[in-house]
Amino acid sequence: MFRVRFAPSPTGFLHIGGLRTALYNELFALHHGGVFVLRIEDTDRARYVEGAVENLLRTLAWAGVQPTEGPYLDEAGVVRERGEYGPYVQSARLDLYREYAEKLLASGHGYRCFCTPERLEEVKTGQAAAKMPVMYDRHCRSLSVEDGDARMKDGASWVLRLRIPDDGATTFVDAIRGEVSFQNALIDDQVLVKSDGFPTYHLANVVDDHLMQITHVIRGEEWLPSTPKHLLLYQAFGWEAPMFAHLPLLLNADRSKLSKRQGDVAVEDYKNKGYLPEAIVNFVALLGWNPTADREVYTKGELAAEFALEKINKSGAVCAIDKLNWLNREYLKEMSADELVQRASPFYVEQGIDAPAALLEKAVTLEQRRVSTLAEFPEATAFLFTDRLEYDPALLAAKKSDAATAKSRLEGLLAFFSGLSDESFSDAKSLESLTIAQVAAQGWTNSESLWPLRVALTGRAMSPGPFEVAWALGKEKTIARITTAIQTLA
RNA sequence: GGUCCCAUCGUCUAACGGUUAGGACAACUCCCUUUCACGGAGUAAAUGGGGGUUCGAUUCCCCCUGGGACUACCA
Repeated sequence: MFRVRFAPSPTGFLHIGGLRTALYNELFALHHGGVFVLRIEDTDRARYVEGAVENLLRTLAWAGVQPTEGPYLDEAGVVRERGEYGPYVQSARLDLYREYAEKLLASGHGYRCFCTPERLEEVKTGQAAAKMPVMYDRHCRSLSVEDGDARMKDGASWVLRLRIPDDGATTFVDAIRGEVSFQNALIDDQVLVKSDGFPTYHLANVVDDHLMQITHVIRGEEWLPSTPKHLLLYQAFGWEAPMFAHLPLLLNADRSKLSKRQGDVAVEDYKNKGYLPEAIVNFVALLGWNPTADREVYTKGELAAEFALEKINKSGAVCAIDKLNWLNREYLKEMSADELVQRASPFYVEQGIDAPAALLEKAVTLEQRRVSTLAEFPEATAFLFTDRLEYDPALLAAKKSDAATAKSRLEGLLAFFSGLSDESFSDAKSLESLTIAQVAAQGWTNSESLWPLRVALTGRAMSPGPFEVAWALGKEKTIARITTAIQTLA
């Protein structure tokens, strides 16, 4: 049974790269019928952010990424846990890390270091100046446990470091990159327990992955350089190490690691901008991997069916919004009007538009193929929800026409529409053919009549067509707007 | 500086060592058309450089160059 995990630290929001990592873990578990564990890595008290765990869980749930084990939000929004390997929040596992740290100290794989930050700083600057590798000089390595005990009794502050072998190399096979090797002499004696008694990522991570029986560690490439330290830790404990798969990084347009500075990185930002979770999942899934040669739109089930670590790219992928916009449109196009209303409603409410569902349904139908995101709906359809349109008289006349013609055509159309039944407005297509026939019969041109009509109904230079809008407005409002437009031209 | 990773159109990517190097987004052109879109049809656009191996390298090996990550008592 394969077991994988996503182990974010709750620092405030879910990063788009984090979402992809979570998704790949989920896809892997889904593909192999394995277990997908969520674990919260909150061993750094300094970075603790109130509510971050709830926010993380909420965002994951919104994106449709569902861990099978670990913390989750119940219906009341309270954090609960499921699974046999808990607790799944590292701050609740401190005793465990202490226990394993002691084992390391006892076995000699770990040693106490009493070096002060000032001394460490000095060593570092000295090495940098001499163009030497910058790393801990292993000053406290030779200190006996007894000496250490004595200094502890004096109240000296200390950390636990990992004793890295002096020679040899640590080599492993990465599922994505193949064989990777590091000279032990160049690996730093990693701090495992901080002076505040909290474990660092490295210790907690290895202990938890082992205890939770993780078989595959699928994580970002930024962890590749610390993997030998983790491997050495597994060895020190006498444990079997999991398989590692280091995912290519998500990049800014300038190919640096994706950062907040250069655009949106929080999944929540995308949500607020009106992107659909299906589109985002589809989008990030294809950043670094493609199941086939000529297809772009996939459901999660289809992604899971095709998922294979070996097919993941090695190089970083620029996270470019253009394709997301397109994907989002693709999903929007396929959506029913009903569903669209449901999804877009929050964005209307946010803009202070509180309209009956029937009208909202017409509104989203008008713009379904014109907007890229849900957030664009309210602005794009605002003309439907106002009682009084402001007209720019100059806009009412079509390009090669003039105000007098516009006025006369509008008057003609007003008379024509007044003679139509209410039902005539219930179908845009037939209203169109009726009107076009009338325009032709009168010897008018389409542009000199339909442009003013459309502007009269929307007040805009760019908008959906006049008949769709008339359909959405209904006969009464259509007539009212044309009347107002004519007055504007008078 | 050191260690490690990476390298196909602008971007995301496809290509058992044998393809006119394919697709998608974006761009551009044309068609449709009452505006904007949608839709349709096209155009342009890539294997970083140099050595090998091979009958044949995008593909395998080496070097260079370039980019990136890491180099915390953060994860």
